[in-house]
Amino acid sequence: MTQLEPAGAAETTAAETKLGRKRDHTRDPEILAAALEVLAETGFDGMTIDMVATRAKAGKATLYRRWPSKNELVIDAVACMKQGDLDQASLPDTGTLRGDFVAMIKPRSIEDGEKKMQIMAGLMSMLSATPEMADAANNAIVKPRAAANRFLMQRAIDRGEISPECDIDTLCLVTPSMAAYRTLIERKPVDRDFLITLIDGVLLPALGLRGDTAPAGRGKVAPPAS
Amino acid sequence: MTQLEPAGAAETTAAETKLGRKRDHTRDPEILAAALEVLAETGFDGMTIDMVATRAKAGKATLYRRWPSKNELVIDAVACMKQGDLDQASLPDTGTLRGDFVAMIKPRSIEDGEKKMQIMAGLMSMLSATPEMADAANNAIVKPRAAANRFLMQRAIDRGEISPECDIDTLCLVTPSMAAYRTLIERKPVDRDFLITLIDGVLLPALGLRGDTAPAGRGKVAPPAS
DNA sequence: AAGATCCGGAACTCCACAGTATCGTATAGA
DNA sequence: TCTATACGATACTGTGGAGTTCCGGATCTT
Repeated sequence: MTQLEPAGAAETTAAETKLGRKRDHTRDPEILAAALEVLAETGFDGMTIDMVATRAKAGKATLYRRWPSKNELVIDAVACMKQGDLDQASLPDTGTLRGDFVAMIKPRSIEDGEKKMQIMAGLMSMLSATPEMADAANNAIVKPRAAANRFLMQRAIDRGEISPECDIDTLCLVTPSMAAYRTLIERKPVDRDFLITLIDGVLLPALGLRGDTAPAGRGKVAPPAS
Repeated sequence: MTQLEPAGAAETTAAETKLGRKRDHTRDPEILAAALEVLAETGFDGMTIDMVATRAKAGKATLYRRWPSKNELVIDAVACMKQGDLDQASLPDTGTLRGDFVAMIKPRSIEDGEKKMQIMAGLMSMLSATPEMADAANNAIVKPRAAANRFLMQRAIDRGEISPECDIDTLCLVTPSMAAYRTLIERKPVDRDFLITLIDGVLLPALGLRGDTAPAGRGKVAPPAS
């Protein structure tokens, strides 16, 4: 991508020899965060470099000293996006799969997801034209959540709660996909009720847990719905 | 939306009295079709009125005589989008739910779906800013397919194949949502294998049909995976 | 201290596109 | 035939944003 000066008689690396004030790299994260905010609010095409610079209290020239173009700035911003608390270590472990899924529903997590979806919507228009952007978005937004779901389900397989025949690679994408549709196209909130509906109406039944013909008790959430 | 001349002393409707060459309304569908093509290829922001006019072999002024702005042209194009063959009358009826789902996988249908997804991607950037566009896209692209799925599942309930407790209102959105994710973000093809995986790995298990612990035979598609 | 480079800020160039106006031509009604 | 309008084509205007350049001031190295 960036081949560095193959020139002949440079003393060291020519990058070592630089004089003057050093670039303040502590500002990079602030600028990238500002870019993500504007991106979520206006979308990629509505977003201007001036907006980002103003929001970050920086000069437009400063941004262009660090990123060669708007495209690269946005790709970097998405790629450097910090995950929520989706590390395996911080995932819940309640003993049952349903308990784990429900424990993942936290206001913090919902809010985080909504913002990520706004960012995804803003990026959507350029995903077709810029595959590297599609990869960055997928890696930063969807994959971590899918991996968390897969981890919980694999653990349920390991302890014998669900069958190892289950297609968890497909099922771990159900929640992210349907939450995206609900946010981006239906424009309805991805709230606790919706997520519980997904867990009890799709995920657990597909894994062979409850949901099947519901013997008697109040095991179901939704009423017969006229 | 369009209030017509409340003027006082018009002979008839004043729209009747018009002289000269009449507008050729047979061209409207061609222009809207051209708009959809360009939209799918370049996205809303990359699309220019000139592109649409050129593609439709029409003058730019002609487009502006019929639609007041680019926004309204696109909204109209999406709203007037013709459905594929998703009428209840033309849906398959094989006697089993799996048979019906599989019978809906046709090259024609897949191709149609891919194009609609491209259109959806192109619209995504303006969905937040223009709710009426979000509704138009939802009604034209996703809802018909969800309705077809719901119809097939309701029929399976009626004939006793699956339990009436199943949350078919949620489940009918699984395929459209996950196909959208696969096309738009993962950029993988929504082919027959993928759709079969959804049917056998998510939908049917969630409805209480097969998929559960697979007694013995080679009922599963994927091997145990290392 | 001196020179080099960074900073935020603002003015600037350049270009693409939405929307308008004008042209010669084609087609409708009177 | 005459007039009014729609047509495709092309030229034009206005605006907005990407990317560049310049400035005075700050910060680093030597």
